[in-house]
Amino acid sequence: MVRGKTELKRIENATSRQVSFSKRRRGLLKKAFELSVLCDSEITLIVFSPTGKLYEFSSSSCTNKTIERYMNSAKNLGQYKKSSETSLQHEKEDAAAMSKRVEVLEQSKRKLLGEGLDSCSIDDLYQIQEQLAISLRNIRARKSLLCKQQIDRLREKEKILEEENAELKKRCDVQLRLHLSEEDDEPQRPYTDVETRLFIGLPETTIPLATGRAQ
Amino acid sequence: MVRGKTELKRIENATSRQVSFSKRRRGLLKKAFELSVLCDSEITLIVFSPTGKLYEFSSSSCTNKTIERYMNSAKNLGQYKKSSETSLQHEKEDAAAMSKRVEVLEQSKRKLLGEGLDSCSIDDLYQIQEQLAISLRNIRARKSLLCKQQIDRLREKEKILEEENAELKKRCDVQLRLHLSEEDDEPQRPYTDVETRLFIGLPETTIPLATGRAQ
DNA sequence: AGCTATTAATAAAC
DNA sequence: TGTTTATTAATAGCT
Repeated sequence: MVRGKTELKRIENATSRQVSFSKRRRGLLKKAFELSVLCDSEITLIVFSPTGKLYEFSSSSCTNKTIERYMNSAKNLGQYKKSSETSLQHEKEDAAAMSKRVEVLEQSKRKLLGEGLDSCSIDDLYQIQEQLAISLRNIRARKSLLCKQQIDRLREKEKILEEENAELKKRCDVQLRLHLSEEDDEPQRPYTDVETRLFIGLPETTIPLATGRAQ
Repeated sequence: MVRGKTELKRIENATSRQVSFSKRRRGLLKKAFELSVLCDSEITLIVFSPTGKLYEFSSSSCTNKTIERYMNSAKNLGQYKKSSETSLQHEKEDAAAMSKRVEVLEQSKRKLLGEGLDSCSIDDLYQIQEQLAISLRNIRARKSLLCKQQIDRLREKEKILEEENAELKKRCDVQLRLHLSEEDDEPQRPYTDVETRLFIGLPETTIPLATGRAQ
C-alpha cells in the first residue's frame, strides 16, 4: 500500500476500486508468475472481479491439472472431498451395483427362456420347470379371464343390438302402415315426397345402421 | 526483485530458492488477500512448493466454491470441461440407461413369472405362453439329457462293480480252498491266523464295500 | 492510460 | 527460520 496507506478494507469509491483492482491484479499475476519461475513451484491463481470477470494464472499448462492435484492433496488430508468427486464415486458404485443386477436379471431371464441351462443341476431345472408351470397357469387363467370378459361384452352388445333391431322393426311396421293409409287419402301431395321416400326406405336401412354400430 | 536484480529464471542455489520461496509465497498470499479485501473480489491461490507441500489462500470460505465457480466459467466459455464433470455426466447417463434396462428386464421377467399380466393383451399373453412352452420344452430336454447321462453313468458303474464283484468272489473261492488245504497240512501255525481270518471274511464284506462306493 | 511520490517487497547477509 | 538492510517493485492518487 502506498501514498496514504490505505486501510485494509473494501475501497468504497467504485472507480478507485476498479482502478486498484486492475493494477493490483496485474501485480498479483506477475508475482505469481515470478514465484513459479524463480522457485520452480506449481501455482494456480484464480481471480473473479467484482463484476464476475475471470482472470487466471497457472504455471502448469492447464489450470485444471493443478486443481486436480489440489483436490487430491486436500482429499488426502481428509479436509475436503469435492462434491463432484463424491458424487462421481456414488454414481460409479450405483452403476456397478446396477450392472451386477442387470447381469443377474439377464441370467435369470435366460433360464426362464430355456437358454443357458448348461450350468443348471437337475434340481435347478426342476425348480425352473415348476416356476414355468405356475407362470403358464397364471397366463392361461388371465387369458381365460380376458376371453370370458370379451365374450360377456359381446353378448351384452348382441343383446342390445337385438333389442334395437326389434324396436326399429316395430317402428318401421307402424310407419309403413301409416304411410300406406296416408297415400290412399291424398296421392297429390306437392314435392314433400322426398321425405316420404326416405320413410319408405327405412325398413331396409336399419340393418346396415345396426351392423355399422356393432363393428 | 531487489538487490542484484535477480534474473527471471529458476534460482539454482537450492537454499536461496527455498528462502525465496518462503518469502515470496508469504508476499503473494498477502497480496492476494489484500486484493480480495480492497477490491471485493473472489480469489483462490494454490501453491505447491517444489517439495510438493501445499499452500493456499481463498477469499471465499471454501476454496472448492471458487474452483466450482471457475469450472462453470471455464465450461461456459467452452474452453475447458473438467474431466470429472464429464465423467460424472457419463456415469449418470450410464446409470440412467442401466436403470431403464433393469426396469425393462424386471418387467419382462415378471411376465415370464406370470405376474403383472394386467397390462397384457390377449396377443401378448399368447406370445408369452408360446415362449414359456418353448422354455419348458428346452428344460425338459435338458433334464431328460441329464437323466440319461446319469443313468448311463450309473449303468457303467454298475457294470464295473459287478465285474469287480465277480473277480473278488473268484479270488475268495480260490483263497478259501487254498486255506482249507493248508489247515489240513499244518493246523499248529503260530498267530498268523489273523490275516487268514480276514481272507475268510471277504466274500461277505464285498457287498457293503461295493454299494458304499456307488453312492 | 501515464506519472510520481511513497510504501511494500524482498535479496543478501547474518 | 527471523532480523536487518539496501534496493527495487508496486501502486494510490493524480492527471
